[in-house]
Amino acid sequence: MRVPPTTLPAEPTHARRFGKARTAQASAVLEDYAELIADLLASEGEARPTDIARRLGVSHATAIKAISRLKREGLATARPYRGVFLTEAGERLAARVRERHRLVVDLLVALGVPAEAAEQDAEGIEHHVSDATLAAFSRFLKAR
Amino acid sequence: MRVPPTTLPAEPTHARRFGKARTAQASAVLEDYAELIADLLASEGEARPTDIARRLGVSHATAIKAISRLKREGLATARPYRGVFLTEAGERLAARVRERHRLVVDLLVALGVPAEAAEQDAEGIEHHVSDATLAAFSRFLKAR
DNA sequence: TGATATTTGTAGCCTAGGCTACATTTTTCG
DNA sequence: CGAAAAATGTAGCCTAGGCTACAAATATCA
Repeated sequence: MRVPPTTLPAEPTHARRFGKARTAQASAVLEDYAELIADLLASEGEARPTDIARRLGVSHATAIKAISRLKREGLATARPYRGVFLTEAGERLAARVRERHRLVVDLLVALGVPAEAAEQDAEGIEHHVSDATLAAFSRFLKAR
Repeated sequence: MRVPPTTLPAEPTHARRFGKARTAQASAVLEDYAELIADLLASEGEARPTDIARRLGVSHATAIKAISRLKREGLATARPYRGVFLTEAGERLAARVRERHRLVVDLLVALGVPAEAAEQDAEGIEHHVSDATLAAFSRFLKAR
């Protein structure tokens, strides 16, 4: 059964949506790293690759490669054997990620999701929440 | 400032959550493909790699490689130049993904997210929603 | 039919994000 | 101090998911 191509829209219907989702996810890991580094700097006074790796459950080699990407993106700096630091851009990113994470968790909990599952799901969900959706979450939480 | 390692928990605090999110995302793309193939089979009677690629906004080579992964995972079959078909497992996956997608979109809309943004965000969010969270979404939608 | 279009498939390259294994540097402590 | 332990960095390998370029098969139509 061969259908003439005209029955399929020339404009890629899903493309815009899917494309967005893909590239968004590319930076998801860096967002996690930035957030964790900020946490460690606040709570421990320093963020060492080994601690970062342990907290994320990856090998230290993996963490170091990710840190290299952070540096390349201008989000972090590091002095060998002296830990990792965030640039201003990195701090801003971390703050935004933390705030967004909190909001997503709060929303899930408000909807009746058990705290444990809420934390876990938020980790994956938060990277795909647009500003519009975030605003809606915020309004909903305030309104109730 | 070197802090004794004992101040950091031996158990990787974030590891469980992050690890889950990562491997979950590995199958996200295959879920998208399965859903789209089911759509095409229903609406067009066949699912050809070229149409799949156009709808997803990727090159046909990329689509073909993803289809190979689907076959390897036992989710799809394909006869050269005769399109792609879903196995029973593939059909089940597609049905689950479609249902989940609808639920996520409905929830976002119910929370006041504009339809356009809801569709877009759902594409990324849906792959990270656990059964517990899905159930909560469902309850919330019914209750209002 | 036969030339042209389209579709499909293959090959090779890239980056991200994982890993292990090994080498090096720094810190700790007897 | 100097040896052992810990942390760091490097090299090399893997898969997923993208891409372009080229080759081959199939459809279309003059």
